[in-house]
Amino acid sequence: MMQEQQANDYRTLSSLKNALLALKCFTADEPELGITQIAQALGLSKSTVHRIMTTLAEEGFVRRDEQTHRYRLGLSVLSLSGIIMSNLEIYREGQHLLEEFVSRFDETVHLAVLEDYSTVYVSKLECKHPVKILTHLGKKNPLHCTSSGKTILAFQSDDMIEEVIRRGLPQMTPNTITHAEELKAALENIRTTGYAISRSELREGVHSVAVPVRDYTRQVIGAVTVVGPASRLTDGKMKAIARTLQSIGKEISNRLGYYERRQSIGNPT
Amino acid sequence: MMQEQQANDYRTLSSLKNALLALKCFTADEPELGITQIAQALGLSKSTVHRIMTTLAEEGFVRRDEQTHRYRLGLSVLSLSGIIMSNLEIYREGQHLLEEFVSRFDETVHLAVLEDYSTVYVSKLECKHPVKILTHLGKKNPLHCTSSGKTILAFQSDDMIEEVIRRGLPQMTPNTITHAEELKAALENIRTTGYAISRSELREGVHSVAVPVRDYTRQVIGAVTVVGPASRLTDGKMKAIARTLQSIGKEISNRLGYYERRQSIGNPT
DNA sequence: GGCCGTGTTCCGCATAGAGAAACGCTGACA
DNA sequence: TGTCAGCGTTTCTCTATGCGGAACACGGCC
Repeated sequence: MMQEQQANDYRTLSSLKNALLALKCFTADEPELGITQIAQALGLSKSTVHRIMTTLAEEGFVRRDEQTHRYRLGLSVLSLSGIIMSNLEIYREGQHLLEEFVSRFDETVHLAVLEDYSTVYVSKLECKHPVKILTHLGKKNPLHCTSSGKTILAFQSDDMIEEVIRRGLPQMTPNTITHAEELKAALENIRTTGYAISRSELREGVHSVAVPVRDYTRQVIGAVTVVGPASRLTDGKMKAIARTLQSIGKEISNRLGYYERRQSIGNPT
Repeated sequence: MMQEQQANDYRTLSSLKNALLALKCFTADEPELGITQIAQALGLSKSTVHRIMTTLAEEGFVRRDEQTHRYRLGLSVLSLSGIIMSNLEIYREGQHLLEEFVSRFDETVHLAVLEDYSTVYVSKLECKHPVKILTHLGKKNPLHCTSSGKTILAFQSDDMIEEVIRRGLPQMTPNTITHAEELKAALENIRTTGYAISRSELREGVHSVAVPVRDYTRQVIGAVTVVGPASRLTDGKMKAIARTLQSIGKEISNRLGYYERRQSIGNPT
């Protein structure tokens, strides 16, 4: 016996945790879920999940479809994310610059930030091309196989880089960097050129370019990244885009309080 | 005695409910909250709120500031709203049309939907003017004093309209419609012209225009609305905008499966 | 240096929430 | 049209869970 639950922290609420995990069951591909489905996913009883969903529905975090009696996310979460966005500095400062970029290049551009050991898109502006890449706001991606991830990682501490390597570099496509040394070389290269590129490293046929964004502490906290089909994002095009992105990245960084040092690279104080 | 709590429904989780209410304490104006602040707002003990926040933080729904030990919303909610948006039909279908509008008129445009007895912004595209109106994604507004609210309400059932009146028409500015008859006349006018206008009815100096959006059931489920300072949104300008909005509204409605009837207004079946 | 005011931890008791199982619906199938 | 399997919902019972009060630790301010 004992508690079968995982290490029953006295400081957390298991019922709340279950509810949050239930919310996380919803994905872009599966936006509508039934009780049983969620119960199985979480290993909980149907009645428990039912109570969770009823409560979530009461507060507008999910919506019960009157026909199918299945659930989808509700508008309360929209409201919360609106609050985040209007207070996330990098978002506020970046938005217009990204809009300008899209109207000039007509390629989809994102703003990504570091969260734990992933990148998270905090802003996305779509191009008008019919060929779309499936990403969305809040989408998490690994650090080692995306241009935004590599850009951010390149400027983190050695400890952080080692930790990422220790956690493993899963192979997503034949192009994914899976060896530590190869990754380190790539990061070194990013530090010198100031931008990162991914050619089908996360998904076959999807290329991307990214540049770092720094805040007033001079730390790299995010990246501006353009993602698109390999057919459009050729090496030449990506280089051209990289130049523009670099000036956008610098502008956003400046607005976040970053000021460029005169010379003296790698000289603290 | 008895339970002091409100009617202790056997089917809801009070701890979860408290957590959801805690999340809702965060607003655009107050994006960073302390334990005590939340505890007071909800009438709960500090220990309870602390446990709630710890759990929320573990799942990334809030973030604990290491310096101040206060909390702000986390990126997990962004992720959820990204999922909603990529699956909310009205959002998907409307986005590009709104972008086009902004690039032509350079005024901020929103997509609003009906939720309970409020409108909720599910999309917002900002203009580049320095004078901004403070709204954000997920922002709720009353039905009787916004152009989007009145547009939507105009096409709801009489029961719904009566219920809105019964719930009261709070005066927000000197211009707010506060009398039932006046509101009904305004709604009638909206039904004939096909668009609604608000001149400082919600906030002094803020004007707006809106048109309805219908889905395949022919019900009005939302509105496209332009919001801006009175100085720019003159009567003449609003009329011009209304015309464009109407074609956008129709286009979105069509994409949601609405097809226009030949003649026969108000003739069901 | 004592004083608020935080956020955090501890603890014991009552109740809120977990699961098993019964219920009622709806849609598939023959 | 009858049967059945699957769903979401409800009920019930028991105990682990999560509640509040109080103690603790920090930190900024007169």
